[in-house]
Amino acid sequence: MKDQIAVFNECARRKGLKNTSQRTLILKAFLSSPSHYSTEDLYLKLRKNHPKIGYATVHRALKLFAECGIAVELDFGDGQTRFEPLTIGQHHDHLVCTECGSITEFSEPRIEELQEQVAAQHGFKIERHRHELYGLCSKCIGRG
Amino acid sequence: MKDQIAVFNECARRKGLKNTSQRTLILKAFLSSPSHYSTEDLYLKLRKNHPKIGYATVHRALKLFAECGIAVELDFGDGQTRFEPLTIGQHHDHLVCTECGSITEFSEPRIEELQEQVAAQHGFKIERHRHELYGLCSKCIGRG
DNA sequence: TTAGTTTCTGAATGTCAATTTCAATTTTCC
DNA sequence: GGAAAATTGAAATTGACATTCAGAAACTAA
Ligand SMILES: [Mn+2]
Ligand SMILES: [Mn+2]
Ligand SMILES: [Zn+2]
Ligand SMILES: [Zn+2]
Repeated sequence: MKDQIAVFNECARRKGLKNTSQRTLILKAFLSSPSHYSTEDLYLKLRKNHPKIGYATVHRALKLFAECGIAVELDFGDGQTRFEPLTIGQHHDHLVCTECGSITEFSEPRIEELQEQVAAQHGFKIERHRHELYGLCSKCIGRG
Repeated sequence: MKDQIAVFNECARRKGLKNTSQRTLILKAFLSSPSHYSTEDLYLKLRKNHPKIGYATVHRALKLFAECGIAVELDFGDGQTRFEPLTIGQHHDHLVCTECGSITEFSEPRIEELQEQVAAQHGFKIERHRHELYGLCSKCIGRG
């Protein structure tokens, strides 16, 4: 979190960006929760205490965070791009519940390793990947 | 292919759909190629020989094929949904080249197995999944 | 501080694929 | 053949994302 703010400040400096109260506000709100926010989500959350904030400002800030490497863009196929804080060296993938929308994280080094082997077999160089399991979370199985 | 037409016909019958030349045409064009078509792609291809076909008709047909289980919807994050014929029991995932857009298929049972284990550990029931590797294909590495 | 320059903000507008509308057409079934 | 139901395709709409632009705010160097 401190790290992420430092990384962002350095990135902003390099880009010649100015410090604004809005961006600081959005950054803190974004980092203060491990959630997987859409622009809409974060905009609505911020608007409760800061009714003047604009949707476009939130959107631009999230894209900027991704550019600066402190956020990752996620797409779970529901038509809304989501963002999550990137914890350096802490890659993970997701379990997405199709019933309640809850998101759980997982990390499986053996899958990552096999993935590399598959790519190597095809002479393919992986830049990034996406691995999502869709289905019912334990709560929703119980309710079924 | 014969199987897929039979599956579709049964699905259409159950839904009380009528037979139309357009849908037959779209179905044949769709099944006759292993490509990963967007609506736009298939529409443009069909229009060469059938200038009167409508974009909406192609789009509705592709969605219908997916509903009937003979097509899968794919999203490689380029803003266009793609469709590919579903070969029963022949699941595969994809390598997507970020340079030339080429799509290669892969299948790795050990990954599928580990995936199931991960889900089981979380009490999660997988309905479907998505596993895509983005990066440079062998051709594009050569050109790099 | 102050004037000058650059960036930022947010309401409005534009973009683009996906989806819907609707009047005319086609299919299906008596 | 004729009525009822589904289909078609051009056009309009939707919804998320992206951009525009005029006024506001932040920096910079006297
Ligand atoms: Mn996550
Ligand atoms: Mn494929
Ligand atoms: Zn759930
Ligand atoms: Zn390539």
